[in-house]
Amino acid sequence: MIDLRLLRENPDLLRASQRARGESEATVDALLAADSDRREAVARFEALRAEQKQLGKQMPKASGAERDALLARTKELSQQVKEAESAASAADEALRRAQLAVPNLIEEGAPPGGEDDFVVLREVGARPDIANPRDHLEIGEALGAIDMERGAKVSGSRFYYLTGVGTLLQLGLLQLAMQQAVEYGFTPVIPPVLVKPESMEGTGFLGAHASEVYRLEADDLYLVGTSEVPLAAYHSGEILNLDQPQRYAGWSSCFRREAGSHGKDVRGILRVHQFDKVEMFSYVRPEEAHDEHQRLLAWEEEMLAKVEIPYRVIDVAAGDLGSSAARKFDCEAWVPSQGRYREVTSTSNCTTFQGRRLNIRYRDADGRTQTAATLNGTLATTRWLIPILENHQQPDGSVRVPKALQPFLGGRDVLEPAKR
RNA sequence: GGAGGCUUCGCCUAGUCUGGUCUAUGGCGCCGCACUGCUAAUGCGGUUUGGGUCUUAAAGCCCAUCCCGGGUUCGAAUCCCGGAGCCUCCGCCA
Repeated sequence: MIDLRLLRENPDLLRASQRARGESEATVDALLAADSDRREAVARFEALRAEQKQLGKQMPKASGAERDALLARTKELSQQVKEAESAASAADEALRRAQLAVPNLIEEGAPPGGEDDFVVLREVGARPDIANPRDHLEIGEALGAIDMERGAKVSGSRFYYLTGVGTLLQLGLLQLAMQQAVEYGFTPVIPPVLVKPESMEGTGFLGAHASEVYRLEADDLYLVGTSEVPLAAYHSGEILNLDQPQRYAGWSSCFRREAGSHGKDVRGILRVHQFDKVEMFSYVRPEEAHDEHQRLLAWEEEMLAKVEIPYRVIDVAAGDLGSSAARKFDCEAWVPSQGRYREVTSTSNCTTFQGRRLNIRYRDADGRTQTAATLNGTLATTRWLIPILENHQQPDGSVRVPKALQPFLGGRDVLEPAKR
């Protein structure tokens, strides 16, 4: 949700942001109109209500003809107040809808344009020189690590089993991520993955992404697509102490319907309905958000370095940001079998957009309540197994284990294909 | 699944039966001031949150807010209906 004060004072800033996103400026003007409509309606209701209360106070003291006259007037007022009140709450609701229609103001510096207009900030690590690289599924099946066939048998397409070293690799990877997060002062969290509609709504996932989300109709609950949802809703409606950033690292399974991506990335575990993830989430003062975003990105890169995979960092273009983000950086790992980079992390600065929706505040130096800024970033996911397996494959069919993961695989530095 | 109880401005709490003087009581905590030559005691004042209006800004004034949503009434913390959360007991399943 956009700050209405900012909107009134500087609507052109928002119009420019909409242009950079390739979206309509008309929603900004609709919001301006809804805002002034609401204030008008509220003022009318409050004036009537004040009179009603004033007269109500005289009632117990009045008697006889005076009382009858009062009664006549207040009865009339009562009706008007009711009407004005429902007009005001209708205007309120209209304002809320208009506000939900406007995406976050982009951060200065975010590249304008659409999906393909990202800017590559840097490439890190040497791409391995592998002749005829096998893809992660071929490798994973040989190692007895990934079983797509049985996943499909039991649950359908885009489901899989991790088995043997696949299971150990994932648990190790996530544990490594959790260890790093704790080391930097994050509070480790295992959140609920089923959430109420308002939690889903508050994080902005029921807008354009609604068809991506699993819903349990019988219980009116949603399966989260990322622990960002329960981590953001965690402090909803609260006033936090943000003298220091509050940082949480959530470990959870994530569920995505992948509606509309039929036929895309169908092989292996690149695009699946269920996976696991460690996600960083920060609550900070707005003036801290930009720096915190850089820190989250640095922590993501530190993890990528630990698993020794080459990657690049991209500055995602405005039109590809999603409604909550003001700026977004993705890390894309090199995938030898595809000969290209694929997204493995994503960190967004949501500024106060999410905080306003979820009513998350803090006290500033003057003791006034202000809306908190929120940020999130990926520290590890199931998808990371792809670049790990592919970049570390050896000509003999074995896979080298990055040093940082070796303790989680019984100290092994190489994974050998399973004997059959 | 069944029965009952509870939910008040950070925490605890009065008020709900018997609707208006609730502009919500008191304690704790916190903040400020005063006093005392000493991290104490005492006194005084302040201390929910959101919105509107005015203003350079602040103050002021006004409205809402007693778990949430409806209803009754001239008027609801208080009465009625629906819902949520917590607790206790019973049943059932682990």
